[in-house]
Amino acid sequence: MLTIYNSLTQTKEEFKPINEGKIGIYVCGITTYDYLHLGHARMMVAFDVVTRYLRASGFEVNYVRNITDIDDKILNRASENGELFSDLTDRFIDAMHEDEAALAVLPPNVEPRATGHITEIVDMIKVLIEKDMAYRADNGDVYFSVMNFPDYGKLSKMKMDELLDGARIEVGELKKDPRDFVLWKSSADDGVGWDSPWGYGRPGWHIECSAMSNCCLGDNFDIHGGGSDLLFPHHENEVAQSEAATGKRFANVWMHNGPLRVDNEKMSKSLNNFFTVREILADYDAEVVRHLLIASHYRSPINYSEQSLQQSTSVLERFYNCLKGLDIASAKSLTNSRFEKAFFAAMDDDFNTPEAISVLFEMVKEINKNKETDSGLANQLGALLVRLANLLGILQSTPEAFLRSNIAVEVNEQEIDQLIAARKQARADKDWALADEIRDQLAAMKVVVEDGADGSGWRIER
RNA sequence: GGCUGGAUGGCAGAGUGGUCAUGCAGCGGACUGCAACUCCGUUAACGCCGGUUCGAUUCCGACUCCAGCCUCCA
Repeated sequence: MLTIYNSLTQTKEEFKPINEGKIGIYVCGITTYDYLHLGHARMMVAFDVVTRYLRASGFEVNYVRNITDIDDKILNRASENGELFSDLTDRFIDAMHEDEAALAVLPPNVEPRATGHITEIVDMIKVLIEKDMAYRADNGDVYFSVMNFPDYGKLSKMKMDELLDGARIEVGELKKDPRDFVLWKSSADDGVGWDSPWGYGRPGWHIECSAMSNCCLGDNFDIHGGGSDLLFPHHENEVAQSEAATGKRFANVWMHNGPLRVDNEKMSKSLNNFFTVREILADYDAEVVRHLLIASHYRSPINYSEQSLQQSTSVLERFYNCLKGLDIASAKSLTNSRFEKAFFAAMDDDFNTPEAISVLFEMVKEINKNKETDSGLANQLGALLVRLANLLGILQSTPEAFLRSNIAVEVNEQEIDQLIAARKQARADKDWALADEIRDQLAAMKVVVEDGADGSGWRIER
């Protein structure tokens, strides 16, 4: 039985899709004006694991993740660069796709862009105005009228009146109520914008997601996800806009992934303490980064450090060392394995990846024990290990490729082979001094020699 | 100030009303020419104070500390 923690009810609930066997999921993507940082990667990996697992559980998943490609930050950055905003967003969307692919994040089924849905956005605002849930201010801005939506606060648990007291809510003279938020912003005549019944302008951030989720998944859908930092006000506003417009329940389940921290503070653009995905991938294997992101539960914070990357490296080395020498391709598939059951039980419990990974380690131990005595079983378990790990998006490489490469080290296989051969001869001659000298030489090249019954293997030190 | 979540062994990180997390590191063995890999064994934890209970790290309450949101943010 699959259970998911629902932020709306603040409990783990048994998951039941609206339409049997099918799941619609909408996740707030990113605003594309810079490279992906590790916090973005966490969100993408978290929901990649969710969708992979839901599919493995037999559901047909329609995964929608939007792109905010019109926003004041984008416009400001483009103007700083002296380029068209669409050139800027196109460039960073391409970069995002590259980074995602490196991290083995599968593309969503649909990736709607805000600028591609202006019609739907305008239509939704029209409906809200008709229903007296929104109003046009004198300057052409359109605001959502929070006062007219009594359920406001039900997702974030913020109290309507306490929001009023909040010292930091801006009080614009254009707004009727300080809690109101913008749906449509008027643009200067020579600025970026679209024509609308309220004048030339551009959409507010919150309405984009309401319009795009509605367009792709309908009024009511199964799961809405995003970073925990979006819960208020973004997701609260989405609920208000969508439910006010349609009169129906919006998302059934709300999932929020935890933050990525650096020195115990959230990694974010505004704190300027972020590491981009590409700079980390210059030093670490993508699978190592991916492991780091799934080694903690998706709702918990992760504290990023060099040390945590080192730990993830050790973990992957252990996995790949285990797979080394196994014949997985021709292994008969193992059915009804207790390991598989335990793995699925862990994942069924609100996608408990750390526990699922601990099951994989138990398999590693079992495989290593059986390698010599029962290679058939070891191969079968190895195949299962890879299949389960793949559901988490790890162990997608081969032991040779993983263990014999390191982004930070240049590998000259020919030279290594020659030295290994020379050392083999020295060992045959029982010239231990020479053999050790060659091993030191290899070590200087970051090559670790491993002597086995059938010759010496090697791997690259990380 | 309001809302939300957290505090687990040297580190990372699950979980549970009584009996094993798991990984890294450590310790003792096996294997090895010596190592590495691997195997066997092993040490060690539940913020603080009360309460409920035969028994609490796990449930309840107070306290301390930490983080997120309340302003753009995954």
